[in-house]
Amino acid sequence: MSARMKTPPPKADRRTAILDAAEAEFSAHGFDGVTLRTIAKRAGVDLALPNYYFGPKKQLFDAVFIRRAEIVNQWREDALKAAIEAAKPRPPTVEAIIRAYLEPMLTGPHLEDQGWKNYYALVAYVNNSPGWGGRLMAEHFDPLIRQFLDALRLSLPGMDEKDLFWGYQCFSGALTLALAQTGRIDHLSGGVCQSDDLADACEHMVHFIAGGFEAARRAAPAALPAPPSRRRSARGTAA
Amino acid sequence: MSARMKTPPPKADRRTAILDAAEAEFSAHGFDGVTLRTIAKRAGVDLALPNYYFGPKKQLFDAVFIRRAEIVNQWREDALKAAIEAAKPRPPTVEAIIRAYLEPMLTGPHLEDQGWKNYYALVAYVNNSPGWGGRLMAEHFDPLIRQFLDALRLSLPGMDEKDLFWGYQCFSGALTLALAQTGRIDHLSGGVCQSDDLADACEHMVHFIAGGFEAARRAAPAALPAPPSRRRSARGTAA
DNA sequence: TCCCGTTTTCAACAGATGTTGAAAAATAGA
DNA sequence: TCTATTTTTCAACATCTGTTGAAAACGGGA
Repeated sequence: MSARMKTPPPKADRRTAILDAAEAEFSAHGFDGVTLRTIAKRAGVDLALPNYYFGPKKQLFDAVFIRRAEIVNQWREDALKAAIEAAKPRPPTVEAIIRAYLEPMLTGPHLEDQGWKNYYALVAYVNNSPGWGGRLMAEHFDPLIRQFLDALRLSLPGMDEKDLFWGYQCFSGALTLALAQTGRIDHLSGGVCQSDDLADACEHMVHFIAGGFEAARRAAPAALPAPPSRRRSARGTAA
Repeated sequence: MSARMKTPPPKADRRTAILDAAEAEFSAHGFDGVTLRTIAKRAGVDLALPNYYFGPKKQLFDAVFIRRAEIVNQWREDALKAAIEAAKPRPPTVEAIIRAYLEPMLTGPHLEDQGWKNYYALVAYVNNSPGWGGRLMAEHFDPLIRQFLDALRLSLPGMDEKDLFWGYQCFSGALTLALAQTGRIDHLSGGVCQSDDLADACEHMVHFIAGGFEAARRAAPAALPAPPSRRRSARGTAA
């Protein structure tokens, strides 16, 4: 019996081994559901090493989150610019904008890397975590999101700001649940849909979300005078 | 200095005090981010009491999750039946179905109770948790969801099953993020939208989601022959 | 009053957790 | 080879975790 049972990653740096292991664990069990011992064991390194490289646990989590954020942001920014360029001199269609937002993430050869799928699940986890999760998201994704909102404004002339933001909230929620890959849609659909088939999710989302934005503009609850007969639900909106 | 610093809930049963405290803590920090000591302190009871009433921690979590599930399910089932009845003999509109799905949860006087808001955030947490979260959701919400899917099928004749399920996935994601009340939309919109104003979220979601379903049917990627000119994105769907 | 079942408290357990300091090993430069 | 720096290991710390058993307090019926 040799001292080290698992040979550490051949010669590669252990930093990325730690990041990969932490990414997989955090995305599956959340921040508090993971111990540094689990991460270290998975990475095949000593318990003290994560702390040596990244400092306390929270900073390791941040490092995992940040690592791929800039990459995917660059992809999406390029796609948006390309869509705008391709449609010139008119603004691109809503569908083209949604596509630029989704396709760089959800399609392409990088999805064969399980690390990317883990990362997406992690983003979903962060986006649904109140408080600190919001801060992380805002810091690293808001600038890009605002670019897309600007593009949508041009493609949806006359749309109310409130409708736009609530529409984005729907969009973001749909994307987040897709990124989480919880497997729930598999069970619900009896196998017709598979939550880890992100490309399939993308293709369907594009139509659904684009249609949602256009319908939200059509509804225009504040701009027009409300249509005379509006259906009222069984339970009223107030007592 | 008396022995008990905080007077325990006047005379009410401590069971619900524990459930309320656990609900608030779990919804804010997740299952692993919460300790029984925190819950007990918040409920103003002894550390050993949660275990006495509910057994181990996981069963306490389940009890919190189940407590309000049946209530909200009943609301929504009634609303769906009412919508179907009101539209007879024709199927209700897609918007009416979505409204029946959302309004009982997101509007009404029960939202003045912070406990309900906490519970919704908890549902969002569970729905985004891979593995065990899916099992909990399926066990307690799938029957109702299938009723709504059946209603949607009748209101969207000719819609492909895959489109329907992916559409529901978008819907569920949008709702989940709304329920999470992360405060992100507040920051992003500069205060125009408030994530804890669930009634406002509901009113906007109804139009967005209904439009999404109808657009998803219109797209009909498999059923109809594709319309002659379909925009193609910058990054192809494959390498 | 006593008695008995339920509820509540108390104290402690065995194990796990993040973090750290110091020693040891590896690495690179001269 | 010697030396200085970085990387890795080891062992331990103080604290926190879920859970439990036994004792105490409570409450109502005889």
